[in-house]
Amino acid sequence: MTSASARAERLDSGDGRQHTEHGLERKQQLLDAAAELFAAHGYSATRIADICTAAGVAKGLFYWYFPTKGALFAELVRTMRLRLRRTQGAVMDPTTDAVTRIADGAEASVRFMADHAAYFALLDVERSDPEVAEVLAEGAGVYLDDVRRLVEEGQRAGTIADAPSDLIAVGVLGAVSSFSNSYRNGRLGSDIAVDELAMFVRRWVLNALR
Amino acid sequence: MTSASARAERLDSGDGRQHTEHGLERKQQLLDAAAELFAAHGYSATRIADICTAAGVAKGLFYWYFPTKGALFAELVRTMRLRLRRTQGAVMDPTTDAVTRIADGAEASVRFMADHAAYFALLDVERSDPEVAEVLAEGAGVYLDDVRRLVEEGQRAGTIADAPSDLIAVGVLGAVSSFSNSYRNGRLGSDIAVDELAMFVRRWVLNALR
DNA sequence: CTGCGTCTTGACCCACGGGTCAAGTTTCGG
DNA sequence: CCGAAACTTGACCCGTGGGTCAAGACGCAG
Repeated sequence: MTSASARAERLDSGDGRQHTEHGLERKQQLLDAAAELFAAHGYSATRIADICTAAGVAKGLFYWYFPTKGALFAELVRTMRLRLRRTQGAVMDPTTDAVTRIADGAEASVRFMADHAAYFALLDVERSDPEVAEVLAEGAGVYLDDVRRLVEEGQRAGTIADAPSDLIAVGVLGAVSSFSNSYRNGRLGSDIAVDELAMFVRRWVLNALR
Repeated sequence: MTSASARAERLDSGDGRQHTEHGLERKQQLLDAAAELFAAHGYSATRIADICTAAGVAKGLFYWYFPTKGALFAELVRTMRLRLRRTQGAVMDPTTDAVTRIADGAEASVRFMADHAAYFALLDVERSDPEVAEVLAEGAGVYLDDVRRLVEEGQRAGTIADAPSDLIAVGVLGAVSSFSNSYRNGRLGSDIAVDELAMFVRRWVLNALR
């Protein structure tokens, strides 16, 4: 253990560094500022100096909290991924059948992505940085596994068509992201409501599964 | 008109500049080299100097043929788009019904994307450059319009479910790109054959339309 | 008060790579 | 052979922006 007499206020954030409560707040300020700037101008167009200016701190301080720009991005992505999964978990009633759970999850995801449009715009905008590419691929894999498991459960119960489960899973995830992306980019005309879209995707997914 | 006595061999490539036949070949060498490098290492990781080295010419020559790096990319994208559309056009028999045409187009697109995987890998890898972002968005719009028109035709004929045509179009395009992307990224396991995938997507699309 | 670790600053460094340029060379028509 | 325009070269320029650093401020425990 690191110094048995560690100060009470000192918090270990997982990586090596020790941050005080104030330090964690500062870190969050940087994350918030970065999220906003990334959303507005994209990842690579946002300079570290910009993030610091927006957060009202000197540039050098950035490196007190993050080793690289990509690390901050990764933290942002992982946090949002956690939130999305929690949201999905909240609506997916484990006592119902797999088909319903998939549809519920898809619908909730569409709503979530519409709510956090600015953030999700980031995800299909930057993979040049290998650090960034990795965390993104990691996310794709997680969701694919989730859905595939559910599909297989449905197939055992006979409620989902018999076809390679990974193909079906890709189809479901692809639908959610395609519709969400198009909605976000305004390719669907601004007149459509989120509710309408979410319901449409639900029906689309249900139709695909049977 | 630009010099009525223009040389016979002088070819106008659309932009202001006049290229000789040899010039066009050289330009193509650069395009080919760039395509290969982009596919291997990504857009931004490929330096102009790399492209020139690969093509066996000095760096300065690049700017004789292209105003910027993004312009070369745009030309690459537009060329490939043209090829894809031609491929689609070849399989979509105008005498058949809209549903069949959509399914044929989707199937052909999946095959085409699998054939040119290295190239298509580029498309979801780089939008930081605004020049790049524009040409990509332009492409998305074109395909969406194409499919939407077909969907509306099918709806008039009563062979496609009655729902907003742009939503259905997004779903179809999303399916094609999702499955193609997953296949390319190896998320579908390397054992699946292109034929298998193409047929699956065809059925998926047909199921979605009815 | 002292010492230590956290926190903060802003000037500085410098590799990188896109883009420029002046000086050629080649080609071809007149 | 002359001139013009296409073509080719490689050294050079320089903005950009990620990352470093030495110095100092702050806060707290002992």
